[in-house]
Amino acid sequence: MSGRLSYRFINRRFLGGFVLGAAVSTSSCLAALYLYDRKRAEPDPVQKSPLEEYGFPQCGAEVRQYISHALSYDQAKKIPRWVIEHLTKEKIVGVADRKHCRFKPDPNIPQIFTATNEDYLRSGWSRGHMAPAGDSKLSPEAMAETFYLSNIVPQNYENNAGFWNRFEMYCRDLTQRFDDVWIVSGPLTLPTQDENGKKSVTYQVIGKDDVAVPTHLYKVVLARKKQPEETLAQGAFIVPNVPISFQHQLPEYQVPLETIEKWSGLDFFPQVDKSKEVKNICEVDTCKLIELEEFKLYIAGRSMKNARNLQKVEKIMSELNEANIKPDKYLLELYEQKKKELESSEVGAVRDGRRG
DNA sequence: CGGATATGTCAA
DNA sequence: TTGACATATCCG
Repeated sequence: MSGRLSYRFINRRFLGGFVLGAAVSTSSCLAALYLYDRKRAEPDPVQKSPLEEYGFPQCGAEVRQYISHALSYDQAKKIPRWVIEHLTKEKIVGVADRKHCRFKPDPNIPQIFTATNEDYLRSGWSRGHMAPAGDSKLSPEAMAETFYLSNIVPQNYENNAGFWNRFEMYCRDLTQRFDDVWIVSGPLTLPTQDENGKKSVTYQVIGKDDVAVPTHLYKVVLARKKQPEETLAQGAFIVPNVPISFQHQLPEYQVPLETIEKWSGLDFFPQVDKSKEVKNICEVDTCKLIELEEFKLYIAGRSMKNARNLQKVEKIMSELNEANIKPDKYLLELYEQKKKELESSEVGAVRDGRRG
């Protein structure tokens, strides 16, 4: 790469009016510079964003800049090649709500190359985020962008809501113990072996756009903390795109980073100083995913917050009881609070004749 | 948290 | 009449 170009310049002066995630290929950078009579690329006066501190995955393809994540898109497969995000504990709290978000084709990608919602409708596959919506609570705009289909792959329902969800929760939790966390996520289509020992790559495609269904998903995690001593830890994981029960834990899916580099053709975090020691994240940290009981308590808590009538509230509690799960203090507090809230509002509703 | 789906509203 | 968008309800 011959001198870094100013993303900020391009976004504001040339592509301004687009969402911040405007396509920034080398050629469009040069075109912009020409239009504004700047013959040479100037060194970027803006400090490197945390997102690119250790470099984007290198694959020679287009790089797109987002508010909170960047991605490379596989036009033939209609899914991302990789998505990179930078997390801190400040970024995962906020008011952005996925209830206000909708999946939609990425307006920055030409129509013939993009997937559509119809491709996924009744396909048997869910729309699985690579950069999770839950990682963008701070910015409603950023969260909305995670719902662009350029950030989505066809994913098994149970995998998405279960193991992958737990994996994402663990990644967010890493920000409690590390100052910075970088995560690259993406799909893989791996070969399988037939009875004669012959290997082939086959994968389903869905919808009129033939959106590729990955056989596996990967995450490469890089975490850094400064105290008590400067530590850089890394983990690479390949997860099959099938249901995975709560009995399974993250280390079962850990692989050498080279394995994902081989299958994906990518060089991850190219600017990490390899002369310094990079530790195995499962040795420095727990790599422990949430258990079934804790998970169900969490889900119950979310349902409790959204409950709209007393019947629903009681149903949540009785279902936990049937599952032999004892409500924790947090849920009990929510329960009492919600009951009071609903009782008063239902009394008010009857008084005002809003209910039968 | 992660999803799907059914139905209603409103404007072109 | 259709499509874009919001709301309500469901499940893991």
